[in-house]
Amino acid sequence: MRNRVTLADVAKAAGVNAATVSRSLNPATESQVSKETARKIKKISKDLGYTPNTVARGLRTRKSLTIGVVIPDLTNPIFPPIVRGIDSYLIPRGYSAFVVNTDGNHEIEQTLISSLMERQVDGLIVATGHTEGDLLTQYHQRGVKVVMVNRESPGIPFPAVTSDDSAGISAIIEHLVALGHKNFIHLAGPADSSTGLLRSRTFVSECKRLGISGKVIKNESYSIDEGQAAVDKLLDHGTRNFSAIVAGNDLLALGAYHSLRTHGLKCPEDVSVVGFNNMPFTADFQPPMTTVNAPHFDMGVEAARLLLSQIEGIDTAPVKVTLPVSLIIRGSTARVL
Amino acid sequence: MRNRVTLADVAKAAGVNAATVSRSLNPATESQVSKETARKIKKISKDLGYTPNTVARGLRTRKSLTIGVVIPDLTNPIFPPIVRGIDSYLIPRGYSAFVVNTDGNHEIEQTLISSLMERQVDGLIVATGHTEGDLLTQYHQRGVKVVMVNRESPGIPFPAVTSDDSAGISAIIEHLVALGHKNFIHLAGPADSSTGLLRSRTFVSECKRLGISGKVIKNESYSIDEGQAAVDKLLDHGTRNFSAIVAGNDLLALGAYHSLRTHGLKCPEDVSVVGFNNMPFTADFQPPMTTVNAPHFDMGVEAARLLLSQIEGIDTAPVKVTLPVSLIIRGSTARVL
DNA sequence: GGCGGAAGTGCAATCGATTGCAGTAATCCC
DNA sequence: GGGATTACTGCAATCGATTGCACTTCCGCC
Repeated sequence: MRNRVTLADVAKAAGVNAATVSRSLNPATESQVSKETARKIKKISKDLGYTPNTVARGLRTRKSLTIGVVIPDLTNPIFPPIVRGIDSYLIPRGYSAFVVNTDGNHEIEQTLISSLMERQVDGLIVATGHTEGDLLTQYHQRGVKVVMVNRESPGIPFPAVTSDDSAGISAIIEHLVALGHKNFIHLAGPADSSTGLLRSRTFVSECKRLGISGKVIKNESYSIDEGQAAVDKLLDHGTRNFSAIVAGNDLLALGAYHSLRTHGLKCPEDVSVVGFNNMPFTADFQPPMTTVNAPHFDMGVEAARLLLSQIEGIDTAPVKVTLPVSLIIRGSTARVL
Repeated sequence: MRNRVTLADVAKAAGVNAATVSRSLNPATESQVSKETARKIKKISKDLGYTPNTVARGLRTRKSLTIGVVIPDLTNPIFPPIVRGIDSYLIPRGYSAFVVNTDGNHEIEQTLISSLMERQVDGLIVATGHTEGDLLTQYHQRGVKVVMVNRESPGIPFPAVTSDDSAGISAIIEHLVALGHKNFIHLAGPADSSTGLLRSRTFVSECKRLGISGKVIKNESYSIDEGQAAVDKLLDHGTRNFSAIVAGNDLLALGAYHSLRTHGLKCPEDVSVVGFNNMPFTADFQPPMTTVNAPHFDMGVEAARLLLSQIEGIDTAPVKVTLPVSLIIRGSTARVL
């Protein structure tokens, strides 16, 4: 009942073979058909309201013009801009994306990736952490194209698009040191994510380089609750020998806000807090959050661009693209008293 | 090269016909095959790592197990929860979703819907406004299943899932009146969206019923900038005869925050502000925003449920489902001085 | 012992488009 | 005017799975 008009219908109406219709409607093969016939077929197909069946085409051409996007959780505000960036590159080129959420669960991730493969996606953009020996590597060995975004996969030959996290952390510390801070806490993101690892490593090396005190607190996930719990624990134990908190991302920083508030500490007067990502609404928090802007939309665009160039076989080297970040100074950092 | 193992491969390995393999692997037809054969085929197909080709299956069965989700903009924080709600119902049932963003542009919407139809989606969940005479109605007449979510489509026979906006507005006004407020401004959402319309109508009728003064200001879109501009205009003209702003949604309310701040007015001391939706982070704004919680995740679930029951022909009546809301009182509303 | 029915399996068509190969007709060139 | 191109177009196979129909076997039963 749906989509009743097929190539064969157009062919019959035009008194030609379906092959001719197919060739007329495809710009790449249109030259094989006489101008006159092509013109007539196009008119008839428009009159009949013909629309190609992408599924049937995909079966024959072995290209679905579909890609899979694997993210941890769409409700984390950094992902919508990434997804929209991906879309903005893909859609004008005829591709569509399936977006799936893993909630950080490895098993769910494997299941969803399998289901994407069954749907014959032409490639995958993956924003979740990556551990060894999983399906992704297997699929990649079988020729599936994969690009990582926002996360990196050490030692694995996927292209990856990340923000310049090192530069971001350096800029934060420089800013804080300029304000007179000397004792730092770092709320590190999960150690199995490349961002968490890289940011905390840079934090440590920068502290060492500048000869200042920096303590790292590990967190299981990038969430408000984790950030709050971590700072709660610190303060509940009476630890107060720090004047600045460098959070692994904005959500952890927001958790720090909450904890400071419930402990009667003021930000930035008592403690400065810095986030990472400049996710939406950080400027509307109390206080407005000083953070590092990561170009999420552009990262999505770039990831899509890399994936398509892989798919089209133009570029098969595992390129690493790093996009620049910038420090956004707002109200959560102040000169130390 | 990809997905090399097909039904035929399994059939050959098992020494049977592909049809038998197909029947063995499909629970619905498994009974047509002898227990012994089915067991053997399942083992072999597992050993070979057979995975069905969903595209080929969809071509034959005319069911893609795919649906389209049409939203205005994924970066509006109310949509990710809706999408996740949809997913949570769909995925366990073998469906996947294509999510597309229209940015409120009618032409883009038409193009994207066509492209979804070419991809043979089994149905559509639509969260954008709906004007008459468009593709959606045509497709629906041709048998495409459509469900609206968060928006309603007056006079059009689609099922729809919305939150109880009337009750929400009533609760807001009741709350404000109890605090002594008598002069209201309503920042109405776009008139071509059902939510904008319904909320502003309820606002007007409630004001009339209670005999209080309520002025409606129209906005083109649900955005921070619109809200800010609207209140700017008011204040720049010296209009101050109001003590409370009832915003059409949280973004408009946030815009009001900005405007009040730049005009040196304090919220809630000088003006109370109420949002709508209880989107993420509203509790972290300055001041924490009083708003109405709409169950977006559940709306997504419900929409998906309705769509599948339509697709499976269980329920074809254009049901309207309204989910309850609740007033969340925070710091942006206070007793009038 | 033959007939009816059930159980199990295979054959082949089908979904809708693409494409290699072949065939026909028109054109060119000497 | 005839052989060789060239330009179109059609035929039929193909992608991978599903399914109506037909066929074979094997029982059961009178």
